[in-house]
Amino acid sequence: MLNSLDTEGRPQDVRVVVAMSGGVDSSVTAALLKAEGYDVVGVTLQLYDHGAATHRKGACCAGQDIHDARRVAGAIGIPHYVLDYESRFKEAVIDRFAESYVSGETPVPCVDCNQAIKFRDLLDTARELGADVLATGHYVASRRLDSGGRALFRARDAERDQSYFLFATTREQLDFLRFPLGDMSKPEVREIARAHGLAVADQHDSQDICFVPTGRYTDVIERLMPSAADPGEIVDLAGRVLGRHHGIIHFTVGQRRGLGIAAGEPLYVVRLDAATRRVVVGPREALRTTRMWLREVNWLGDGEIEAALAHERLEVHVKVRSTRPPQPAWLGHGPEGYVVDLVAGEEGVAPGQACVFYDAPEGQARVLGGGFIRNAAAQAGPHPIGVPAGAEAAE
RNA sequence: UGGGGCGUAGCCAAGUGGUAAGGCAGCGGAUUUUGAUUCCGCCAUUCCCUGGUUCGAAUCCAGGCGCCCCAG
Repeated sequence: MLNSLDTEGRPQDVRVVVAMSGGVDSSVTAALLKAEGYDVVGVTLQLYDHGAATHRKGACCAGQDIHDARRVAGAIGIPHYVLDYESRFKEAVIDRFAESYVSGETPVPCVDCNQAIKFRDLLDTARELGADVLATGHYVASRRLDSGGRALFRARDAERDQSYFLFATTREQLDFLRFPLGDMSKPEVREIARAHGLAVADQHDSQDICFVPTGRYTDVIERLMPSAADPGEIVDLAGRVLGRHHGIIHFTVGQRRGLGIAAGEPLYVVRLDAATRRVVVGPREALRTTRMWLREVNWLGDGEIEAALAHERLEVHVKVRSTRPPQPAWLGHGPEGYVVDLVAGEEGVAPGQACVFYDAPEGQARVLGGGFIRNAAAQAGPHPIGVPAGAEAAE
């Protein structure tokens, strides 16, 4: 008989490390598991330190938040450790973030943080602490499969679903991870926080990039890499120079504001060319993207991805950003790697962002995996359904 | 210094006697555990200047100033 965490044994015999950020969600996660009788240990990572800036709303994992986590741990009666991960966080998340922008891409630091910090170093630390599982407050669900492994699913609360940021989670990590909030709504979580008398019950939700103290991510990049502010030209689709800019790091595909060019119609960033430092702009129609080439693809569906794509393209639903419902698409493998063709197209698809696969357009769809967008392009004309992606000419 | 045209917000632009549309850009906010998008709000007491006519002028008149085009 398995317990609520799908492990063997009575709760009191199961050690659970909870990653506590100091926010409502992870606090409730710890409180719930403790209330169930598990042997809960709270761990908070100090990821950076911006002094006074850590008081801003939306920050996590530094300064005040660490105190909040410690206070919650004390209130619910669990041991609590604070680990200094600043240098690892800087290398694995912040530096990569800056390098990505400088190379003309648009990074998703939250994915890096989960993969390089929380589900790697923290997970190892949890094992060293003798934990049977590592629990986090992410809004995502994981369920045990008959085969013995675990599968990842979208959160029940679609508005809160954080599966987009977790697509790179490996099967091995998944076996050790638990997400108790995956089937709860935010109001329910806050209610539980209040019921447990947690001081963080009404704390503001975190948002924006946690390690950006000023609210302007470009400040962080320019401090790390001064050359990032090198100016360049803003050109239209035909190559005509419309204006100048103060560094391509200020732009991302799909961006409208900040161009400073008064054309009759709104202009959007269509693509970035890091080599020439050119920002190419065009009308909104030019943003429509139907084909994406991926890299670092992680497969979480049944079996091996190669087997799934051996004979034909796979019908999937994909998200190219966290806040949109999965869109119908075809996943295939061509000569240049994995390719995704969007049936209806999406706008503002930027290299560096994640493309996450799901098995359904709505509900608690299973996360089949995903990859980082290497390149994206509009494709002329409709493509025949059912033809392996690799059979078509790429670009 | 002949002829014609024009001068309204940072840019484009409506308005031709009744009390300054709209778009773009910009700024602020909402939304958002990535970047964006989107949405909402703000943005000319004043129409190149100076006089005049009129109850009332961006609109009519006169004189300046500044641009542009054609012709020399």
